[in-house]
Amino acid sequence: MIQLTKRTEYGLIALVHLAGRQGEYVSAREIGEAYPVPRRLLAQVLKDLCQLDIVDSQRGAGGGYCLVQPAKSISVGDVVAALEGAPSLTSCESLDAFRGGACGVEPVCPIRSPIQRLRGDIWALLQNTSLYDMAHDPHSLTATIDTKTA
Amino acid sequence: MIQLTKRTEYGLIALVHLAGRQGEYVSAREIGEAYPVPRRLLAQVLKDLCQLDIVDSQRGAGGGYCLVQPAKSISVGDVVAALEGAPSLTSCESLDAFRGGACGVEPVCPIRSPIQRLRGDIWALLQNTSLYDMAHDPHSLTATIDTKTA
DNA sequence: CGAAATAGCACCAATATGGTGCCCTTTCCC
DNA sequence: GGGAAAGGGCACCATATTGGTGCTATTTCG
Repeated sequence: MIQLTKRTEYGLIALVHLAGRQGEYVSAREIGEAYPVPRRLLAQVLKDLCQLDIVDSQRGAGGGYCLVQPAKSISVGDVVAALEGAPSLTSCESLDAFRGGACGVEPVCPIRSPIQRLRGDIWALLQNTSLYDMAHDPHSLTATIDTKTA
Repeated sequence: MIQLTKRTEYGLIALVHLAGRQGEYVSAREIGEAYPVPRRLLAQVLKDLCQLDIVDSQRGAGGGYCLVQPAKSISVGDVVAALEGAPSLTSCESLDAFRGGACGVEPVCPIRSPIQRLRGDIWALLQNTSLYDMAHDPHSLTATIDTKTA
């Protein structure tokens, strides 16, 4: 299924929020209050993003999370990779059954190569969109209109 | 998760197989024997693709499935849409909770618009790859080498 | 008639996902 | 020092999706 998980969704929302306050430490609480997102999950996601060096955390009162790099150097792809693992369109691309070219289908799987190209292209798209881009999307405020035709 | 389901995977394999024998009716049995794919599932997928007018079916002995359109006019996107439903990167794009712009997050969801752009771009990629392209991918036979660096 | 083949339906098992509970540790500030 | 604020860690549960199977009916060819 071509769909981001809620975790990734929440992560992106949080990161875009952080992007708007670069340099400050923002608590998960604040983010959770800004959007109707389960705080608990949000905290987990933020914690994961911290372990993966996308954000830094500060414990204790007045603490929170903070982007490690400028918003322009963090891509959606980075976030997806961090929260959902390495990308793979088909199972044979990720399963360990895939060794030396035999994904279990046959010596020559008829769709592997083109699927890999697609995966790469999709990945490139995600890599080319930064948090900065998301935060400054020109249509953010008029999205409501756009979606009616989407 | 950015990954095709097995059903879609099997569907694509089957369709590429059919693309190589355009005009003939090929049984699910034959396809199932050509690749280590559960025949039962394969048959279900083919049946679905038939109901969605991507293939035609012929019952009885000597029957099977057959592409309705030339391989060049069937895109991966068509197949994915048929087997996985309409595309949506985030849940708010597909849920019925999404009405009039309120996806439940807030009046202004910070990531909706850019996510929609991404979804559109990804979709375009899938639409621009046809079964013919997959069947004639120049690297199909050397994919083994490519994947080691992927 | 009988074999081959699709159609349809119901069902199950495994996995992923979303979400919550509980408690610990760190830090600030009074 | 103590309490509140905040992150860290773990285990757990409920649900949905997914992958897969069984069985039977129907169609068609020979």
